[in-house]
Amino acid sequence: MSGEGTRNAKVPMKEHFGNYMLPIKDALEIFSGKWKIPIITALNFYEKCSFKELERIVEGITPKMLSKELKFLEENMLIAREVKDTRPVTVEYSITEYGKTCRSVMTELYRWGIEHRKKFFNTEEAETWGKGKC
Amino acid sequence: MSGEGTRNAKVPMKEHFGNYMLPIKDALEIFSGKWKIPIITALNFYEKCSFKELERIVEGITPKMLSKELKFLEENMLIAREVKDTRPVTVEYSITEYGKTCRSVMTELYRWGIEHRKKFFNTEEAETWGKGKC
DNA sequence: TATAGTAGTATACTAAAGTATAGTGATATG
DNA sequence: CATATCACTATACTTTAGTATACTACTATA
Repeated sequence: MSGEGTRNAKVPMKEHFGNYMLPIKDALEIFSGKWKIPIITALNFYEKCSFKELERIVEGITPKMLSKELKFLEENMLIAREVKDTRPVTVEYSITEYGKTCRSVMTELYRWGIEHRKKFFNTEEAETWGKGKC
Repeated sequence: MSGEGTRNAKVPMKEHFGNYMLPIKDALEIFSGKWKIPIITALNFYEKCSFKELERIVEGITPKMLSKELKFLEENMLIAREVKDTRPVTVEYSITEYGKTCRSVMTELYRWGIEHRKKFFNTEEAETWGKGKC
């Protein structure tokens, strides 16, 4: 990255930058919006959850949004949905192996968020949990 | 993370999860939307850019959105704005030291996006640039 | 029989995000 | 003098994201 950042380099930078942005844009499509990352994070944390549990864990989400985002995440193979033969019927949402690959992204966001919090709120409170491992 | 993911642990999980989500939500507030990450990535790549250059580099952005997002990023100290005494006047936007800390996040998104692309489009094309270093 | 819990869906709405298009005021260039 | 570049701003609009509220169908429990 550093040193390549001038516009007079031999190879057109725009091409390099485009190549770099392309997968980032792919990732953003998956993670965009208010709820996808919280849901993925929750399922990475708890491994398995029912619909109602997710409704409680992901604070503030409405059933409509939860339902919609779960469908999206299932289509993208990040989570799995299994209807359990219980009474009343429960549905188990679980993180897939593929979904677990998101952990590296969440961890980076977590680390960055910790530092941001230190910088802007001048507090280390948030550091009490996890220390960015996970 | 693994092994702690049961709801029967001694300490209420919700509290743990909340502590984990808090900085992630902080980070999401900064990175949310269609344009912030592309702009930050561009300035991390080129180090310095004028308004017009950014308009060209960040493909598809309108001057209104660019202006709005640049203001936001400046307020959050990720970028700096300097009016140059040239004719016509140019404005130099540059990444700050703090803005450079975002690179770890972008790099993770890049890596994840590469793998996602492999999985979903079955192509390794995107791997031609950078190999996730940067 | 009333109440509560399961997993959602339906409808209507608001608010935010983003787009499209044009224009400003300064200065320089042909 | 006409045109172009710079850094934006203004206005109006559309689209999407998200909210609020109510409801369905099923089963269990008091």
